[in-house]
Amino acid sequence: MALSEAILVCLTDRPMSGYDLAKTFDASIGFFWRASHQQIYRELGKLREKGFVKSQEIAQSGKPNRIVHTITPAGAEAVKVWSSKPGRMPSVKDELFVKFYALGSVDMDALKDHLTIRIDQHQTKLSKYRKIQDRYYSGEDQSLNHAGKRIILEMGIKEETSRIEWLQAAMFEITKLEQAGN
Amino acid sequence: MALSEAILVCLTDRPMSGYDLAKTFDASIGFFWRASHQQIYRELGKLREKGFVKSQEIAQSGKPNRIVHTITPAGAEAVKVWSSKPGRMPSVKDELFVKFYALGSVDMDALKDHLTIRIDQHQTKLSKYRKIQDRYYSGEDQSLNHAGKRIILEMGIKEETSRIEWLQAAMFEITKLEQAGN
DNA sequence: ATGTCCATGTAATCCGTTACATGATTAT
DNA sequence: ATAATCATGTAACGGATTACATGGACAT
Repeated sequence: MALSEAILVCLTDRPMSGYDLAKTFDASIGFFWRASHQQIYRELGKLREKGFVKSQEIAQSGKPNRIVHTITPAGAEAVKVWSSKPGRMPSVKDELFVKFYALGSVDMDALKDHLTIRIDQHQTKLSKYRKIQDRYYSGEDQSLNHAGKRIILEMGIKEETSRIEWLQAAMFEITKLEQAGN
Repeated sequence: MALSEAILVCLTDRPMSGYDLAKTFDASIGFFWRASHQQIYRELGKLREKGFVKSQEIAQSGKPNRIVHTITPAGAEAVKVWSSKPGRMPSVKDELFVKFYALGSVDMDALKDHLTIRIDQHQTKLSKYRKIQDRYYSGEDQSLNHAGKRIILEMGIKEETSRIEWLQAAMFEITKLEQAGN
């Protein structure tokens, strides 16, 4: 499990509330490890029990109070231990492939629509990545943390670019099949 | 949820036992939708309750009896309904990215080892795909089901090829970072 | 002797999703 | 007025993983 580690890794950058973490998972680290705010709050409870974070309520006026979580030395140690062990292969789960597997039992027009939607979604992701790259990762910051984030953005951009290409190739192929079937 | 549909899709090709399905998920459709035998047996129970499959025990001597599951017309209908609805984006979950996100708190040598392992794993997958392609998908079968499987193999090959490329690029970049840090 | 293949499943735990719940502030 | 943002969580359910369990056949 790496949700707890993903949270600890975020807290290494700076102390954050559950709400901050949820936004971070929505905007940056979540591009590579998705999690909802419910998961995050539950996991924060576990991390507190294990002593990997300590939590402090900060009074605010006009807004609900924030509970800010800080990583402890034990938490930092847990990150080190986790990071030295090889992870598992990402688990594959893509309905589109399953639909292609069943091409004979599927409505072709619907499948083409779904392909178009998917291509769009990947293009949206890609342009988000590119915007972030231009804004934050084209400068001269040389810290390791900055470099790591720059590298995953580059990986993400390559991944999405390649996906768009092969999804378009698949679209071309089923269009060809349809014409041959007439 | 598409595990139930992935199973129904397999049973569209031919009736199978839970064991056969588990092997199929280990070898072909499972490249694109992973599932363990425990999940499959549980799901078969649900599918039987819903009337989407009917199950028949076949006596064998010397081996445990097989329970062979056949898709029903209601099951085929369920596949059609599912296939006409757009699926959701595949959920992203890759520990390697998380480790890069935390590049400053991670042991570099371990990370390089993990990268090497991952590159190996993707190369193994890729050569599996290529072997299957040569053996079964280089001929002249023109049926839709065959074409669908040929297309997902092509997509899988492109996906794995691109992954290997960007993982190697990432390896190159962290090696460069290390040298700059000396 | 040891291990792998065939073939079925149960039990416990953990992870992920959906829905529910509250309530003030600020922007349109 | 209406909606979005800030900020926290609980509850219920369903999916995924890991471990446990059985037992004969056959190969090394």
